Amino acid sequence: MPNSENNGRKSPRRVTLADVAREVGASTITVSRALRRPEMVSEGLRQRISAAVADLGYLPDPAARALASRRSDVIGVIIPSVTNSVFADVLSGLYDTVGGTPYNVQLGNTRYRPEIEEQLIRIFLSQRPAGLIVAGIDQTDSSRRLLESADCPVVQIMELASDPVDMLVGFSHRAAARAATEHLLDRGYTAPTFLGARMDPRSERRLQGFRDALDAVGMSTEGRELTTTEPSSVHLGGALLDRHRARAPGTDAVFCNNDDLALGAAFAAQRAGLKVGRDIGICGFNDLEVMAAAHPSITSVRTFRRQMGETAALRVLDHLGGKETGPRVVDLSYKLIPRSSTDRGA
Amino acid sequence: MPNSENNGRKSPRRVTLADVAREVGASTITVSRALRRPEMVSEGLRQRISAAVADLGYLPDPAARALASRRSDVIGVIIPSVTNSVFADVLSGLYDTVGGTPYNVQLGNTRYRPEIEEQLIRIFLSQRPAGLIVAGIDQTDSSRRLLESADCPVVQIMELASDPVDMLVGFSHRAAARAATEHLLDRGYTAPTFLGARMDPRSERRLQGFRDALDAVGMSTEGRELTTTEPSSVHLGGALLDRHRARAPGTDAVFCNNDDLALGAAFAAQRAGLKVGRDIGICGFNDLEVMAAAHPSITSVRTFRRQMGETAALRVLDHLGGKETGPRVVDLSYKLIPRSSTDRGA
DNA sequence: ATGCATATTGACAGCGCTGTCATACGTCAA
DNA sequence: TTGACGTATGACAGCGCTGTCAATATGCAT
Repeated sequence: MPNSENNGRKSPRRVTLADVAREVGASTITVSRALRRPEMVSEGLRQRISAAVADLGYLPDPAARALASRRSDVIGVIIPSVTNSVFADVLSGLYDTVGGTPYNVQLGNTRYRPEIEEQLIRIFLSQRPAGLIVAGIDQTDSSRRLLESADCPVVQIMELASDPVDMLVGFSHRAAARAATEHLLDRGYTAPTFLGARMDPRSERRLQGFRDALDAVGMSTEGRELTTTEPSSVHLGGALLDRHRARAPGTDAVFCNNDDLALGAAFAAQRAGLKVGRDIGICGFNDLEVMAAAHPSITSVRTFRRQMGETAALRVLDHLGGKETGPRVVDLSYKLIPRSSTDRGA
Repeated sequence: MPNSENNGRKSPRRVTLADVAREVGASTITVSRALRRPEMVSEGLRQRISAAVADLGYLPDPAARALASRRSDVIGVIIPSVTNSVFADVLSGLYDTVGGTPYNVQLGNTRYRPEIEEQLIRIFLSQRPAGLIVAGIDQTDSSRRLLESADCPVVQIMELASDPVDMLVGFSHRAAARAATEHLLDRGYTAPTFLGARMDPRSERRLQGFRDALDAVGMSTEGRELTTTEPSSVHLGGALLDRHRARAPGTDAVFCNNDDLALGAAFAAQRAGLKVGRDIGICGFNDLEVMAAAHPSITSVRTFRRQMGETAALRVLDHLGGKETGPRVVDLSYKLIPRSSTDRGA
């Protein structure tokens, strides 16, 4: 550790509530109140306490606080991946909203494994969290029971459902995917295929939306789905497109599980000498920033990921603040953004 | 909260060490030891304790533990951005390495603001963290003093320096950028420009490396740098290239601050009818996955971000485990990956 | 048998804070 | 004047765990 050279010198004793209390000639409990419920302490005392706090550099010990109050300042967040930029955006919204409050975000990473999710829920609950935010609605039965018995606000995010554990902020992946597929059909593509990787529950619902759209026009989905459990990547998008075109040369459009795949498909199409848009329609999902900047620009379904994080955090904070106003379920919807990659005339 | 319907029923009392102790007929301290230092407890007792723990579903209370031991299980991580995929990769390595240990990662997001970084350091220190990992070496003076006085292992990451606070895991941005620029010159480009956005301290060092390379061959950097403080994006990469080409039509290569800019530059070049590689050389930085998959593929400098997170976490864990073996400074280096975007003959 | 090191267990206090209940002191209507 | 009431403050215990020191048992050389 940094100061291991001066081992003899012990680290300075921490400044406690008692020190502040002594400084202003009040009791510790009064100082504690001045910090947490200022309105309960008289004007003059409160000011002297603030001064002493600043002066001594007092910082509350979260562990002691948690132990005494049986409530920690931790808002636990459980997501399946830290690298996936979709979750990165959600996190960004979360951190921005929780930053500046007395609460702290603590992240749990399930790596798409339900048993790890369950373990993380247990661990978080053992910390008596202020709130819990979990991605998805496909928890195991016992995870769900744990969440239901939690005595803190719980927000599920990313998806829509009629039976949330507590609160829910998300959108319908199925409807979004259906809209994207209908867009391909509207634009005159006659043989669309679903390209998917990783295939978590959300991806499965998108696939379902794709099927919905084909069903609605009486089109068979036979041979129009190519999915893999491999993690998604740009490279994989290209590989899937190549593989599918080899088997089904008639394919004139692909709806991709996510934008990485779509981008990869676009590169692969260009590499194969196809003109994206005219020869093959490509639609992604999420509308990452790169989709608009790409050449040609790539159609995608915009999702409001950052706002999802913000809203989820706000729902928790509102609950903690006693304002239980908002709705239990928030549908953030989605928005199709048509671009050159699905423009046959382009 | 989930169970607010059954308000009358109080949440089940938590299982404590005392419960386990009672169950096996031992004292709490012995149970505590069986959990933390199993070798100090006799075989038989230890097994009965494990059984009781599993049976009762005992989980230690981290707050009580932290309060009593004056040491929390938190490894604090301070980074400037959650969305930047560079840090996402580092984080992924961190989480993977810390997951499975009794420690917890807690993330602080400075949003590139030194005063927030300082505040975060203070807050983390007030938690008596098990360890601290901070991005960069450009802390304010008082931040640095705080870190130096911390009585936990501290690892600075992302960069190299001769005077780390404690430990350091990173690589030389300057050397990496110089190598990239030299590659452009080697490949026969005669008028390279540095394109940069955000320009944090690391980017400044990359710019310095660019200058080093030009200096070494007696080339002026005059008019060969276009930077902005705007946050980086793919779109911005294209905009910067367009802007620069309008002013300096002779430019035949760009070294971009990061891969997003490089990708955007590539798109913009194609849009302008240039053949990437032949008409304009493009080199990025970090070697994100998309660079290899792009069409044409884009040259970049590979950095070992995930490994940086893993190594930093390992250094902290080793320290905590008492093994103070490894070196204080780890240079993960970098690797230039030449691709089509800097191939004039392609 | 004696003394001493080692292994195993426990008693006790206290980490720094907050929940709860008690106290002191006005204020004001009756 | 009295007492009910609201406001401001404090005393006290205890949250669930661990550091420290003490106690006891065991083994072994003397």
